[in-house]
Amino acid sequence: MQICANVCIFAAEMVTITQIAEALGITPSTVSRALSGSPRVKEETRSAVLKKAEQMGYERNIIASNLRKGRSDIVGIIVPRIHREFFSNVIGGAESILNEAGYSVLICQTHEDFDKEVKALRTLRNNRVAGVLLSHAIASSDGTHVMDILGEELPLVQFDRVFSDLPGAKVVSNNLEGASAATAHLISQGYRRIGTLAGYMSSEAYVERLEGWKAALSQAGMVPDEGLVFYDTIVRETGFAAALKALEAGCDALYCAGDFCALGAIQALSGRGVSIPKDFGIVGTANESFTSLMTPSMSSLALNPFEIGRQAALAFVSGSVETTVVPMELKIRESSNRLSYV
Amino acid sequence: MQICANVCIFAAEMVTITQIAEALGITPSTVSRALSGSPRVKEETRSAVLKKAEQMGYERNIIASNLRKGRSDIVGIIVPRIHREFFSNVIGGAESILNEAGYSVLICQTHEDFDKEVKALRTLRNNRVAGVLLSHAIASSDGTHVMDILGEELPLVQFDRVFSDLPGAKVVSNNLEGASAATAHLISQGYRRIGTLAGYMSSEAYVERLEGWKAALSQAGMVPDEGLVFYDTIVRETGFAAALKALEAGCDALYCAGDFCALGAIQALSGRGVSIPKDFGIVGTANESFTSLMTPSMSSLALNPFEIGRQAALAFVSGSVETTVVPMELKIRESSNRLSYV
DNA sequence: TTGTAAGCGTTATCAT
DNA sequence: ATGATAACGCTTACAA
Repeated sequence: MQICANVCIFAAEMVTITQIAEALGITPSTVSRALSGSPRVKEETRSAVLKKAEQMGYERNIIASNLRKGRSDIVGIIVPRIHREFFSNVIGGAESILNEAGYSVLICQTHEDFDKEVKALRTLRNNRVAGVLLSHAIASSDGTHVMDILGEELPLVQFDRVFSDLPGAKVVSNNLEGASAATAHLISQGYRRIGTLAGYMSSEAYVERLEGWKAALSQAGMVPDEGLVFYDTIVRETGFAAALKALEAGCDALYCAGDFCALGAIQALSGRGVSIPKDFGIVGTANESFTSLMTPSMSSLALNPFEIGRQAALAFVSGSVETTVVPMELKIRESSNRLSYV
Repeated sequence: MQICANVCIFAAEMVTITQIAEALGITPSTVSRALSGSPRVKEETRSAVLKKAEQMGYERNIIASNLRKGRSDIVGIIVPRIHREFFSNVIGGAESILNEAGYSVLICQTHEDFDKEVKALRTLRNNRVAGVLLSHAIASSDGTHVMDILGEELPLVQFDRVFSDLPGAKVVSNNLEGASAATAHLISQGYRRIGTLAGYMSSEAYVERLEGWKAALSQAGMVPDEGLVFYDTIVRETGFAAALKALEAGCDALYCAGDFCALGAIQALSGRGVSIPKDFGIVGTANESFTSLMTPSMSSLALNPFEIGRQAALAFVSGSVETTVVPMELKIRESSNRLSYV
């Protein structure tokens, strides 16, 4: 009884522009124009409409508006996993721009799975989103499915993991320069046989990091040894295994394309009694927050996820189709800082 | 030229049920019924429609469907910050249920800000979402704004940080029992003056954790000393400062209502040369991933965010208005493990 | 079982 | 500057 009464009182049906029009003795079209800021409305009328709308608690029915306009004010973001710090920060950066610009954000996770990525793309297109920001799943090896589903008319911005043959804006990190700087740092610390945990070559970012490793070695007059390149997923377990192999191969340092595999490497080496950084240097990639909290603290090539997200959103909002490069920054900590080691 | 051609080929206008109807020489209503699984369609007709739809690449215009039905298939999730592991895992758990049930997920962050929470609620209501899963911002001290905006008709499920006076389903952790277990553990390790970094009392979860701390002490015949309760935000900096005060007050252990303030405490104490866990015990809350990676590794009262998300989504899907309690689990690591300390 | 027709709330295109 | 009207694509009484 009580509850029913409350429902009746509070569950007010949404106010429509037609109701406002009736209340004011004008037509819905004029109300619509007034509310959407059209210049073809008398200032007097506009203020009357705005006042009435406010008073009646009007709020635009976005669904109806979207149907009429053929698109929504929602931007879809597709990421492998939102609980990875990198991606949740990208999302935060994108949101900071998109919300400001009047868009809402629909987030889809692929869990690195190709089918889930396809499903996410479909969902977004079916929701007639205004645009899609995408960082593809590892399992996606090219972008044909993206084109097939989105077509050319739906704005696409790729970030971090991009397919360069897809049209549209891209936001990437300067992986080559970053990895090169990280490797050069290891060289400058006196390490002499520097390997790399390279990651999956299905993603251009990892290919570039490997290139950076090669470039730094070559520049220092060293010959990149293919036997010191460990291709594998970049999780803790594979890092652990690869580090032991690297040790046997005579490595005294590793540039790792991810932080978690670098963590595994440190754990494997410490377990073998190898002293870090005295006997072995490690640099990871991504600057996950644990890198500064562990012992020894881990040097890491930091990405700038918030900025990547911002740039991706800005590219969408501005309609740009350029490629933006966001710089990486090498954070030198204990795991590679041999010269300051006491 | 090439590009233009591609646009013309690929940017196919979306297929509508009307087009399918025309192609089949029947009416849109029949097509609609066939596609939505109505029993009032001849099996023969249905299969013809499905085949044609498939062949023409039809996909339902969700916006039009939603307008007609007065609601969308989107569920909104409002969290303080998605890059907190806890919340991103809650979202993951909720998504696992919601996607299965045919819903998409619209995520809003409040950044702990009241105005942003209000805005998020408005956005969701204006998008006519099917329901809202909410964990309120610290800055929200009661739920009146939630009721004002959502009304009674829009399903609301609260999780983690809940206002118990709001109607609808709630999913919470057993904070009292958990904090009590954590404190009892410290007692069992032989610590004798156990304080607490209690967090903000504007959130029921923190009030309950404080109650748990008190309960464990009382049960052990100790008198909870209000002077050993440190009320403050639960970030690293405040934990750092509070730990020093606790030390001066003669504490030899702290139960911390968050992991980051516990981290600050450990750093402050280590900096003062206090040995952990020999001279001082620390237990945090949330089991953030860094807790197991740092040195000393940190004991933490683990929440179960994925399960919390699942339960919240299940409550929405099933229309339940019950309160679900998800158990916490104490993870004992070095920072409080004095008896195994060598 | 299928067709007819109205309408969800908004916006765009006319005309006035 | 405003009004009339149609349309966006779908769903659903109601009619046949």
